[in-house]
Amino acid sequence: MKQNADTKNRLLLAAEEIFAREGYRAASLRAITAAAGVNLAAVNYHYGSKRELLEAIFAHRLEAMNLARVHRLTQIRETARVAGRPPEARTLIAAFLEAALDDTRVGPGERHFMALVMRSSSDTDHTVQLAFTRFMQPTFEVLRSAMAEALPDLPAAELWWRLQFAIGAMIRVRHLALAPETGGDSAHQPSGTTVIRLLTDFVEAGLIAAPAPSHAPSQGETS
Amino acid sequence: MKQNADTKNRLLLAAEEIFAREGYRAASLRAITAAAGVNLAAVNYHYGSKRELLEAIFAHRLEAMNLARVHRLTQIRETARVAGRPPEARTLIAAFLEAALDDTRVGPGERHFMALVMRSSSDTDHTVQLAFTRFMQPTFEVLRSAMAEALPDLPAAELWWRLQFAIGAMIRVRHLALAPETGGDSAHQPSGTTVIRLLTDFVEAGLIAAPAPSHAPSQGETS
DNA sequence: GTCTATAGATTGATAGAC
DNA sequence: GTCTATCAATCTATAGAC
Repeated sequence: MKQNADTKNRLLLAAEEIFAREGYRAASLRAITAAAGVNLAAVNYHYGSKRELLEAIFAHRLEAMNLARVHRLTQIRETARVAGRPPEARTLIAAFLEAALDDTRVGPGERHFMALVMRSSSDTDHTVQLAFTRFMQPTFEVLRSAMAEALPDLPAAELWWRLQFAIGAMIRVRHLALAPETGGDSAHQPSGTTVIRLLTDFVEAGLIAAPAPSHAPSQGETS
Repeated sequence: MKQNADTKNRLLLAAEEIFAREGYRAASLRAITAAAGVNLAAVNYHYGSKRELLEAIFAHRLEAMNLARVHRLTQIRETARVAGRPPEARTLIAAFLEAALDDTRVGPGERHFMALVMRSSSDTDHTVQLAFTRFMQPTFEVLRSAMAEALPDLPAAELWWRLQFAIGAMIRVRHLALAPETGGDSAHQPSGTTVIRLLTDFVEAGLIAAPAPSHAPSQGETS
């Protein structure tokens, strides 16, 4: 009975590491239970199935991390509101990117989870996509609405896409960190915080760029 | 000797569509052969293995598409060189993004292949990563060196990362197109060419942003 | 709660008839 | 070259002893 929590938790930690490294589909329950040092049958006993194990991982980390991120964004918003000015786009995007990419801010367990979140964001497996969307969407919505305050002149559809571009760039950073050989050249490895700064510069410039209408529109396909 | 080419080619076309949609690992040879309308054993007869089938797909499309992209980038470079000015960053990135995202520019067969390339770029399977890197790296290198001419003041490491950010944003567009439910909201679906324009605006702004070291004012690199 | 053993399904790959 | 039939490996999940 006491061993319950221990085994159940070791399983959770091992699973988020292996899911993150190999992907949901490629990760076998045998590899997970072996890494956790528990019996193969323990997964189904404690969680019911492989899918429910994945969902339990998301549910476990969701509250602490997501609420922290939302809290920080809300805080930035409030500070700006009492100062009578809109929040700054750079401050918002920096907070978001650091929360997602800066491993020094989170514990070692959460590090594996962040890698899992990034990997899941581009996973084509339906099970992963559903779990991920349920997890990420509320946070994205908070970022989107705060950024809409910071950039009031940007049309909503354009803001939505630019944030997706930013998320894509963020995911790419995680992907390169997990699979350096994909980048082709391993010479470009500055510290993590340096990359975050480079990414923040890049994304900020893209977000605050003048809305598209400035140059000749090819077609009137607007929304 | 006669049915050979037909079966072998139908297999190739069906495989790149299913690999693109379900991922290399999740795609079974049974699903591929069924879609191609050929026998299960045909894969191993014509290609030897599932891995070699994937590699054959890359090798098949590589030449035509990659050379076309390289040719276009080289053309832009040459035009700028004879005019005695550096190529424009926007022209280069627009050519690269359009070649990767504009389905109207390629045949229906190549459309599936482009989706496969995008999907493979973030696949964690080692087999996929190796095949993809071998395919993409030469093209990336041409883009990188051309962009280095367009942005001579940008440090090499910073340019490398900014191009990776751009590629991440590009991949995200493909991913959202393949799995709209991940975006959460399906209301943001302008035409493909409009998204390409939005992405080009975003990436251009990020690429030409002032280098990070100091919060330096604008750099006068164009014209 | 943890273990062994195995069911039941699916996979990539192959042998051999035609 | 194409087919049927099947092997051997792998997987998730479960039953039952302890």
